[in-house]
Amino acid sequence: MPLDPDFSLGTVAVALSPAERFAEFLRTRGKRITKQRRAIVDHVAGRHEHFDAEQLLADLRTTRAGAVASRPTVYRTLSEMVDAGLLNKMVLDGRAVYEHDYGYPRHDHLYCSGCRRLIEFSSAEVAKICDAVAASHQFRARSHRLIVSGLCVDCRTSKRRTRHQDRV
Amino acid sequence: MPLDPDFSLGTVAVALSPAERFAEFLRTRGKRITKQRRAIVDHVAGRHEHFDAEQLLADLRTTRAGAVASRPTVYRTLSEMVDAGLLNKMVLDGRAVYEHDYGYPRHDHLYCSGCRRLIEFSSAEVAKICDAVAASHQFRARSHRLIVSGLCVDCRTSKRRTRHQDRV
DNA sequence: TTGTCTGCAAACACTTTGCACTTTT
DNA sequence: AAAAGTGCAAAGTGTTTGCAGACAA
Repeated sequence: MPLDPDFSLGTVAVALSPAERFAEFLRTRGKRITKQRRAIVDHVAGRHEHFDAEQLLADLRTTRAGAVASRPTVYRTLSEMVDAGLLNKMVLDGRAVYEHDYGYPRHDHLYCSGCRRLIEFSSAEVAKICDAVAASHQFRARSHRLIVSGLCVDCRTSKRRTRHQDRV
Repeated sequence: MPLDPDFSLGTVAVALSPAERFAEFLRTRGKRITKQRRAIVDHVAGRHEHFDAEQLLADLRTTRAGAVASRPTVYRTLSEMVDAGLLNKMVLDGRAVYEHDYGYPRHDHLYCSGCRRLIEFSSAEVAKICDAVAASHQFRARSHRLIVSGLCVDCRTSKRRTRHQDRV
């Protein structure tokens, strides 16, 4: 879910819908708009939770009847969407997890090692610290990733704490 | 290399050498001190850079003549060392990278996507922010990981910037 | 038509595991 | 002697790739 409750398509921040922006991206690269790519962007744009390739593949198979796209196509399209700036990719517990990037405010995450859920939070200070540190090391920072891992309220109260392998 | 220049074995902070601590850990778990485990801890304790399983395996084969330990044993021992609190594990570009944990101050990293080197830095503020955020979400923070990726001085000046796949 | 895309199966990198044999305790 | 550890080969994961046929432009 967007962090900014006022977020909506068509605002100044987001001139194009994700699908439009992806189409634009493909066009400028001489790539084609296929029914698979269209189905994938549309599906992803409609949901706002974090997901991984396998989940997406399964979702496509159930919500849209029949085989919408094969596994390789899903992987290929996901990385195109990352290149297009629509999605953000991060690696948790050995698999890639994606979240919306386009039109969404920058944020970091709390990661529950019990239920493996990601909780978003924003902190302007984090960015400041990163900039300061980078500067003091003559390092050109391009991005940062901050993940605080631990247990969320639910997993703390209920006892169903799965074992927590920190692969973060 | 340790962040604290005054670090040395035998101080209050570090009562046991890594090898001793590992032996202690094994003993209390009914595990055995084999020549493979001894060779691995000794080797790791002697070097202070970040490394991955494959590098360690190769190092063991070259520096100590002959096959000191097989791949499975290296992997098994590394995860025991993590459990023992001697090593810290993080995943970068799809493979696990280890660094010393025992007796070392907490720190975060700058990650150069050019040469894939990790540069350490400490910031008390980061920990504060994590605590504050966790508290405001009723989340029990156990650890955090902050990685600032970008290009280090060397990779910025020399043009040999390898392509930077952000798998962080 | 032309060149890109797809899906399949196979290959991948990294890591883990089953099992017979060896070693520590 | 008993229990745990080792190495080998094989199996796993999640992801990528070569290629022939399918399809968008």
